[in-house]
Amino acid sequence: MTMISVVIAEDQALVLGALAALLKLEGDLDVVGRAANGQQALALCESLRPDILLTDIEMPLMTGLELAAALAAQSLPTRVMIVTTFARSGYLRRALGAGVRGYLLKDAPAETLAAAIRTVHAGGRAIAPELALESWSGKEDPLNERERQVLRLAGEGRSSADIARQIHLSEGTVRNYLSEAISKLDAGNRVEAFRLARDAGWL
Amino acid sequence: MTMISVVIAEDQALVLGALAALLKLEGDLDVVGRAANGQQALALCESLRPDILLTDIEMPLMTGLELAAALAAQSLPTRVMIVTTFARSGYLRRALGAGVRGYLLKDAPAETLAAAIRTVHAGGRAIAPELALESWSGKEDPLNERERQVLRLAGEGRSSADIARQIHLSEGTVRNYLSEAISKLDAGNRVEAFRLARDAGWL
DNA sequence: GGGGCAAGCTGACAATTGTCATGTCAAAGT
DNA sequence: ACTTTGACATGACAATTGTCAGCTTGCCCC
Repeated sequence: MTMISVVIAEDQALVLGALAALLKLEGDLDVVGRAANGQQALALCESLRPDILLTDIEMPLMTGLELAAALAAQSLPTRVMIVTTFARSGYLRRALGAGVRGYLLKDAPAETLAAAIRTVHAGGRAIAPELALESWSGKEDPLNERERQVLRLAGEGRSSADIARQIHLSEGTVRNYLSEAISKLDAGNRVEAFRLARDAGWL
Repeated sequence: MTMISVVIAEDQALVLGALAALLKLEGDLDVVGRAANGQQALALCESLRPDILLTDIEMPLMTGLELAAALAAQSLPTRVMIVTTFARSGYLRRALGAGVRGYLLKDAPAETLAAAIRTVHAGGRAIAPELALESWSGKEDPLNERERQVLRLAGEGRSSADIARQIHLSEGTVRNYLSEAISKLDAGNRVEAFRLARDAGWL
């Protein structure tokens, strides 16, 4: 019996440990490494060459999506699976774009995890069913980089003047971008626009 | 050797399963029940009378804090421990007020969990060290109920007029509450005020 | 060289937001 | 009875925000 080697990346240590314990119950899975952030995970994958990388998205230093892209760029043999809280179609889209093989939600039943790992190891894909459909129906990200940037800052409570200073644009321009974003997202103000964009996974 | 019986409440099924697996590795812990929300957890504690309830805070139907209060109100023998992502001093304060015996963060190392459970079972307390100090130094919630309510809605992107309609106040009054909240929290605008309040655990 | 085009800026205007001072009213203290 | 207090309201004002049209610049492409 060949073991499937797995590296797990997850910034919440308790969850990381718990996931490892969960996988250890399976006879055919071997947790060979653990990382608390994206950079560690990248290093581990480069040195250990595991069959599977199981990674969260929102982590310090490097997100799971950036990590997936980095691994794809150097064509490592490791297959990447995302395990996240967020059912944001923008995340899934980006993940698929980065060649990810699995995208599971943390509120899937625990048994599905091992099954999904085996599926992916065997060459298949494992996408959370509630997202699989929505994925292509969901809209494309309409924001450009400036709009995204400005919206992120606005969402943190910074004023237009503040934002302008911080990214070296005039205040009017900042207001223009914000206005554009608001209208593209069909929102009523910056706060709503921010929430819509964030919840869609576009930030 | 007496087993310590534990019920776990956590809305993310995968994490729930993983935590159960983690505890199963410990010889002296017995996971006798699992709940996906606060109400289920309450029912389980009433029927199973476990030694320990391990619960998340943010869950559907009933939060972990409400759950703790409900258990305290009927003086069940079960000792409650919170395990959460959020290092919000307001949460900890409320938890302690509800007689909770443990408050751990999900980014604590996995080994601490079992140790903390034993400590609590033996009659002690287990508070995440990064919070233990801050707990009393942290400020008291300065907001009154109206301010909280208005701030929550503002944080969702609703306009003052919108909020006024929704809670049947005049727009001026809404602005007044918002203004009060902003100044109490020493923020520059509603968005910042919202974030500060939320991050302190006051919403 | 000229046309199209995207990134930025500006100025003007209306709407919304934040601040204040002041007023009413009912409940709670004294 | 007489404050005090808290909840809610008003109106006025300044600052910020959202919308729009038009201007400049540099870049690419033919």
